[in-house]
Amino acid sequence: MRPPTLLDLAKELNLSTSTISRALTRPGVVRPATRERILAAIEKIGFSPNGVARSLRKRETKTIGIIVPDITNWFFGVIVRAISGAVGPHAYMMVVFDANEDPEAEAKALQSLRERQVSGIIRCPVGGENKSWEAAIASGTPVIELDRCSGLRNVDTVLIDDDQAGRIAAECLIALGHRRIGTIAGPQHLSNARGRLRGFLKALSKASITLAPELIEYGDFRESSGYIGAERLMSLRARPTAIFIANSEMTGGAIAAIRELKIRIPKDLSLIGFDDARWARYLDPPLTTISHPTPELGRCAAELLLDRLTKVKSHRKSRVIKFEPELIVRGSTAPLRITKQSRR
Amino acid sequence: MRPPTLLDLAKELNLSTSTISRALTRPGVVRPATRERILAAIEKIGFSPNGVARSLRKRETKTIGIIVPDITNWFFGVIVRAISGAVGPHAYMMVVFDANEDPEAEAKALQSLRERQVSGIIRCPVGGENKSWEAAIASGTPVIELDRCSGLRNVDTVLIDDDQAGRIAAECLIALGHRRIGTIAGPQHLSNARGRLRGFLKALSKASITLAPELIEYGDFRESSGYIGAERLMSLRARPTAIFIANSEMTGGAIAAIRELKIRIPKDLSLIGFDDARWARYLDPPLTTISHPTPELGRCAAELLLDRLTKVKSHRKSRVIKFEPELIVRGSTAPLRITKQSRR
DNA sequence: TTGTAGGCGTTATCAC
DNA sequence: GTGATAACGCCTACAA
Repeated sequence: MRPPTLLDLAKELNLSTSTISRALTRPGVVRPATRERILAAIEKIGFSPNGVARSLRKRETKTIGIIVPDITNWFFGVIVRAISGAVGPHAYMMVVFDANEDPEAEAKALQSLRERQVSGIIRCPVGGENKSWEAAIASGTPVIELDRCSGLRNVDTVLIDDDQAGRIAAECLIALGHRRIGTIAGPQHLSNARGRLRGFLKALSKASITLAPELIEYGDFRESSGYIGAERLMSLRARPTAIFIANSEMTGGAIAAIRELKIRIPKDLSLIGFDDARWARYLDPPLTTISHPTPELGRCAAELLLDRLTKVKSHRKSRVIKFEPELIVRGSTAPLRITKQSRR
Repeated sequence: MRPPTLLDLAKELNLSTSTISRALTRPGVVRPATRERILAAIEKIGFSPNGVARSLRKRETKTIGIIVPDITNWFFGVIVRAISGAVGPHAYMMVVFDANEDPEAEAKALQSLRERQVSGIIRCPVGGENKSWEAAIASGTPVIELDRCSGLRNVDTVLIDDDQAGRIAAECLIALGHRRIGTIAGPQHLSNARGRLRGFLKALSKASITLAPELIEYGDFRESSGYIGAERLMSLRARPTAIFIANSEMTGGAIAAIRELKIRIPKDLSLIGFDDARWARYLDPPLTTISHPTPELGRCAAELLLDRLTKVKSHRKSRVIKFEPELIVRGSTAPLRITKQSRR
């Protein structure tokens, strides 16, 4: 029942535990013959070293913690998979927390991760206190922030150039002749949501377009808020002729609402979404969207972390890596049609 | 740098480590006054117990392992989230492996999980050897299988009634008048793929419809195989007028292919998908699909595991829980139109 | 090349 | 109610 330990093996073989331990960790140091004998016995009785004991002794768990806001969101699924693929070969395992966009849940996750002595943490901040994070970093746990930045110091950060993303979206719609443009922005306590909105507004104002405040809806990055946002935008007296939506979940919700309202895309409304989720291409018309190399983001975060884990802990300056977004033009955007409504 | 330990606290307070430990784990047993003092000190120096040491001593890691075939698949995202939500309140954490539908990767994941002494494992089998799983179970690690079953003994299993699912899909299409019906089945080494196909074929044959072999395409549950499968089905001399597809990823691929071929749904082709992924409702027409209570599946698996973890290890008989699928009729299915092609 | 001894930080079992 | 002591299973000086 209780799995065999080094001591069991040692008795079996009339050797000391140290020799067996060495045979496993530094093969060169033990005589080939004994090594063979040990390996055979291990095979026979099915021994595998107790990782918990090893972690305690070496003060190193070979575990990295990941906190994402919503694992059912395609974006974070891809991120987790990419991180997993990047750290696996280095024998790290991954403990995952789904914070459900809730700062309290994220705080609890951090606490668990610290108690479990994880080697490092990759987080996509959902907001909330920075204090316990500062403590974690001060105590030597490297932290990488991904997709969003909390303002914490001494963390490496992997971001999308969100200002750029917002700008590209706006410029595309402007070029198509749209002037009354709406947006469903993300929650403004998150840096990525702020960036996307900021870039978007900046580009509009550069084109001398001023946005009526009611053309900005603030969602929470969840599907339902996209649905509500779209409903409200489309029930405006002066409806927008184009909308930019700041993430994929809200885009989905908006599409559902727009379908129910029998508004035709792109004839009545042009739409630019965010994140090139797989289903963007299944839509009819397929979705024009702001895309970014999602798996690269995850891989990059993993590599930054591995780097901090491997290298001697010199006080490296913290790095910020930004990935450039790209507009993928598909069928949901079209030149402005002049109608009674849109001319006003 | 090195986090404070019980011993540090003990010196600080002129107490023994035992007392402090007790104050944390069985508050009732220590004098309120000393307890206060301890709590204050803990607060002050920011102590948190070392979970690794605790795990070693208690031989219990409070960690559960989860192996899924593809975390970017909506279905498994929802499963992971549901499990996380169910075990979190019991202070378990979750280590996640993405096996990428690869039996070797799954085997490695199992090995890591065992070395890390996880308390239990929830797996969605991807095929491959059962032997190391038997060893794991024999050594006392409870295992739950989810969505697929490998034939392993002494595991609890949570499934969808796949035969039923296939049957419902077929019956729906038959009732709509379709006779030349195709399917994109999953890989037949997986029990769920087999069940879905079996139920489907059975219902057809019950209606005296025999399926030409070329109307069955075998995919691998990934998007691209759905794309290819649909392409092949639709390039058949005698095209099917309806298709049933055995999971959501392949359904997406198929839809992309069908769009490119300019085949109209449901006018030219009726489609029934599987898994009611969020995007099924975004499509135009929205997707008719076989749905099931996905989060319930995850929660159920978690509860079965918690049950085995909590209860004394009596030799409980292993349980199989099947959830009933449900047909959600939306716009991608329609009565058969009599055309030259479909009459032949 | 191998064995001995000590410790990683916690909890359980005894005494007191 | 509190303290001393001995594990939990492994790794690593150091000694042989």
